[in-house]
This record gives sequence, structure tokens and C-alpha cells, in this order.
Amino acid sequence: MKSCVRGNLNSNEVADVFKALGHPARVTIVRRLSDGEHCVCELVEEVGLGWSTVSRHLSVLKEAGVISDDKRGLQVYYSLRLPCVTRFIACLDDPKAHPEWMVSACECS
Amino acid sequence: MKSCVRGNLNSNEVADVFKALGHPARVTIVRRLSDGEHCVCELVEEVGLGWSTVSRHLSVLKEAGVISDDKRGLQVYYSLRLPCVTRFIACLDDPKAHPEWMVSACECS
DNA sequence: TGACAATTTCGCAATAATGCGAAATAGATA
DNA sequence: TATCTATTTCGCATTATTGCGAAATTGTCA
Repeated sequence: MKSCVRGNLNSNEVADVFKALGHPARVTIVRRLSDGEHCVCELVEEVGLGWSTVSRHLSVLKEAGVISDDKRGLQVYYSLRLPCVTRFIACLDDPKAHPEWMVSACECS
Repeated sequence: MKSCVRGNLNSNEVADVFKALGHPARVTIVRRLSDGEHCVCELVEEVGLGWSTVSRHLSVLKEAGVISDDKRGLQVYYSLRLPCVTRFIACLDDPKAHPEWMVSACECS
């Protein structure tokens, strides 16, 4: 079995994912997306910042591979690409009791 | 069962943990600590930056609750407080096959 | 085609993070 | 007590991130 210490990604690549998640607005976005896809308009409302600002936060998350977008008609729908993010946040929220960590192997896609 | 969307921590607090992990040097440190505690001297060598810089990276991680320190004699030993960080990085490394995600509920302490 | 709606890109000013060397601490040892 | 060793704190210059409004894009619909 492979060690967790050194994997396929170097520290720069891993740090980019963490960095992308390291902003309150982006955490809010990711949390919201954990229950399914949402359009930008809904996320703007949830985050409480300007459209251009939220748009850039979304592009940071997308660039890091955390979320993906799907343009349908006038609207762009974003969804979470890394379910393990949700599970990790759940662990931070309540380190003791989190059976959802046992649900399955990581299904990041 | 509690939803993952809103937990005990607000987005600021969650973002602080991600922000602490969002730097290549700090990812290197955390990866190294996933096999047990190490003194600063070993981490300085691994990271390849100056002592004062590594020391500040360590304080950022400690401040965020990701690692803890233990001073014994002249040396300070750091260790990981959030094993789920290791599991999350493992997920990023190889999203498909990671049975260690099933090992147990999160044992963050 | 022309007007509208949802979203992104751009440029800018303000703020935060980074890395370094020098100086400060704190424990061990002579 | 004086000194050595491991580590942290401080001050500084450089670079990155943030949020905003204005302008640009892109798809829809009359």
C-alpha cells in the first residue's frame, strides 16, 4: 500500500487546492455546493459580495479543480468536483463523531 | 444526522485551516509529520528554507490547530493534530483508490 | 437586428503573506 | 556564571490577494 506522505502531487499542487479553499467566501461557496449545483446568482446572494468578486472566487476554485462549471442558457451552474472537501470540512466541524467519513472510499471525480 | 453544509465552525474558521495549509512549505511540513513527530531541525532540512521562515510557517499551522508542539530539552517537537488532513491529501493524490478513507471515523483530536 | 440578462474580465487601491537576517529567548552544559 | 545550541520574534522590502465598479462577453428573445 502506498504511503500518504508522498503522493502523485507535489507540495505546490496540493497547496494550490488548500489555497483555493482558504478564503471565507470560497468556503461558503463550497459548503453551498455540497448539496448540489447552483447558479452564480444564488451563490452571490449567499456570499454577500459583488458579482465580479464572487465570479473571481469561483474562477479560483475552478482553476484549482475544486469545482466545475456548466453553462446552460443564460446561467452558469457550478458544482463540487471533490466530495472529499465536504467530508474534510465535516471533520473540522466535529472531529469526534462523523460517520460520513466511513461512507465510502473517496469518490473525487 | 447532521448536514455537512453548516457545521459548528463558520466559514472564517474553516478558511483559516485551509489558509494555514495553503503554502507549499506548510504542505511539506504536514506531509512529513504524517509519519510522526519531528523536531524543527528536521523540518528545516526537509523544507529548504531559513530557520526563521520555517519557524513562522510552524506557528501558522499551530495557530490554526493543525499541529501541536512539545518542547523537550533544547528541541521542540511538532506533531499533526488533524489526521484527516493526511487523508484529505491522500484523496487529492489519488482520487480513485484510497481505502484508507474507510479506515475509521475522523480521529482528529 | 436590437435590447436585455447573467456572468466574466480589467484596472486600481488597499491589505495580507512571504522570506530574510539580526536580535532575543530559553534550556543544557562546562 | 559564561557559553553554546535550538528556536522564535522582529523589522523590512517584495510580492500576492482582495473587493470594487466599469466595461466587455455571451446567450436569449422580441
